[in-house]
Amino acid sequence: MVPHPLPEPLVELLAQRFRVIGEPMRIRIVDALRDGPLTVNELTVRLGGTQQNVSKHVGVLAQAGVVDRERAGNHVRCSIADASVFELCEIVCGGLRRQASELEELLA
Amino acid sequence: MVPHPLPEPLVELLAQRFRVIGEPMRIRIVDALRDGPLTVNELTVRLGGTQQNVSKHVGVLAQAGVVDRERAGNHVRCSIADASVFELCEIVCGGLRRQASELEELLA
DNA sequence: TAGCTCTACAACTACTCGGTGGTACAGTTG
DNA sequence: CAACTGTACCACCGAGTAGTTGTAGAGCTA
Repeated sequence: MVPHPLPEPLVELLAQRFRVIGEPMRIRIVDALRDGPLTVNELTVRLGGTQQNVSKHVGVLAQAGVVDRERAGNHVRCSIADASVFELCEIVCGGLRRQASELEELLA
Repeated sequence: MVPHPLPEPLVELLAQRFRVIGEPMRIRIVDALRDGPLTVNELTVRLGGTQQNVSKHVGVLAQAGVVDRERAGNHVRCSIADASVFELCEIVCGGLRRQASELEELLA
């Protein structure tokens, strides 16, 4: 599927993408949008933190194509644009589970 | 599979994991190890850069459980410990492809 | 033993980036 | 029109970290 060895520009793109979802606040935003669109204000209230900070992170996620921003009157509705983020989290969690069980087995 | 909403500690773990593979040099290391173990020196020659820097990044990857380090005489053999990294790259590349095709369609 | 190679650690510099405060702009309400 | 709300942009500060230099230690070889 993916070329090997990876060409340098693709390496940069991959790294950038992983960096985007490598921030706790952004993971929380994506997780909050999992069961439906929310406005920036609703995200701010739900996740805590300042409106500026939430808006900034939503901007980063939008530029990366992870979320979608759409003006609705005075609000901005944020929604998931690329649901593969959840797959990524699933896979990483799987790896974490494997490590945990290996550690547990080692201590048994 | 994954709890929702994500508990805060898990969010931190996920973010940390994504950060680890969010560096171009570390992606190159993992990619180089794709078709077999290599020593730190071989990685240094193949990827360019200083031995110290490669060793440092290998250390980060090893601590995260992504690669394995094993002394073999005077060398250290590095190998992939968690092959799910490649899955992650595949998924991200899939997302990139989708975006590219959408952009192409938009311009058609 | 002496000398060489391979690896890892520590300290330093420079850069990136998350969080905050201030503010501008658009839309709504009175 | 004026006042308020929701959002985004800008500048700044501080923390984290990538890359470099220097060096120590371990293993091989003569």
